[in-house]
Amino acid sequence: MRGALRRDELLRATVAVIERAGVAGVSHRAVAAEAGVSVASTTYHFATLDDLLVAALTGAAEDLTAELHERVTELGARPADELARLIEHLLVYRRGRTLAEYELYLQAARRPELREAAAAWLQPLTEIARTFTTNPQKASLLVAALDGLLLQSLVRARPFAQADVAALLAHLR
Amino acid sequence: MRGALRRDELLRATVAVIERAGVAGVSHRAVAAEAGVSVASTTYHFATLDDLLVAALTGAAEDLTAELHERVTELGARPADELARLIEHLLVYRRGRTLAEYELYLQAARRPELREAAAAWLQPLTEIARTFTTNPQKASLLVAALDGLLLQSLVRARPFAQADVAALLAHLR
DNA sequence: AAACAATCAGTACGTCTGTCCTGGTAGTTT
DNA sequence: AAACTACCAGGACAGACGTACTGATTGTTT
Repeated sequence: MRGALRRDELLRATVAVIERAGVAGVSHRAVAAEAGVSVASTTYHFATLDDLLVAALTGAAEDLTAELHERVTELGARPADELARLIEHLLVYRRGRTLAEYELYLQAARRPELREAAAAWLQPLTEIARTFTTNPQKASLLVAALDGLLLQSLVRARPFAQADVAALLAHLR
Repeated sequence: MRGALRRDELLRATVAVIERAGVAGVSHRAVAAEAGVSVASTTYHFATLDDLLVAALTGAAEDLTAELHERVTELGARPADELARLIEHLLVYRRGRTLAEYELYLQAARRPELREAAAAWLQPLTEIARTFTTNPQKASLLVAALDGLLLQSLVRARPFAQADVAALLAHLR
């Protein structure tokens, strides 16, 4: 069972490769080089590339869920401002990671086996939205808007101003 | 100049390949096979794969802009319902195409030369939002929400119910 | 300590890839 | 009609790819 560490390291390396080169850049060799191991080690733990991508997606979804869940509890008296700060965090200090997550997320549109993991992605967002507004329709709208704001910011490579985001979100209380 | 037709056909074939196999499935050979021409014909018009992808993205953005612009004028007395109908159209009758557009859109996050074309993508959406509400902040929020709703629907492979979407959007008037 | 299974380094094979090169063909220009 | 140019078919090349195979190594079990 000593291989579990190696396995986790390979998943970490996979996400690192995606951050740098996108999902298209993922290959057994690229991941092995990133992790500093041999190709055989990657094919041993993940026989096919598909296995590797699926494991990377589900792992990343779990990580994000855990991280966001932690931040939910910190949402206090000024949730719009704090949400805006969270968005900026995801777009600036974790831009590569966030972009990788969106690429993996979009993969789920083509791979039914990823759909469950992708759905899990929205759960912490929904949780955040629920603390923001009690109206369930507004909460759904907020989740969609957060998704769209993140996506647009990634593409324009320039995050919106924090204050503007906060003002925007305030419309959905 | 007779090659212009062939060039357009190659771009159409490229989008068709993306619909079927994603951006990752695009290769000179796959596009040539889809268009029923030789590989040399694709490399003649688009020397590198990058050229092909960039041209496909900008072309798709122009197509969508033209199409959505047409639909803007049709938005009448019940814009929420009609927006919901438009969303369903993009997700059901044009699902493959919409998915391809999102894949290309996300490419822009990594390729600065695509950023302009990607930005053009949002323009018709913004236009639609402006006819929906006069408040510019709500309009921005609506564009983001539309983006998020489309993305989420693509991933869950099941569009939201039209009536629910209409009810959601009504909150942003 | 001996047998075992998990783990991985090294290597190999067939396939697909991007891109280039050599011609040939068919419209255009002079 | 002759020269020219745009276009594209066919094939070639080196490289990267997924994946399978062969042994070594190393921790675990008996």
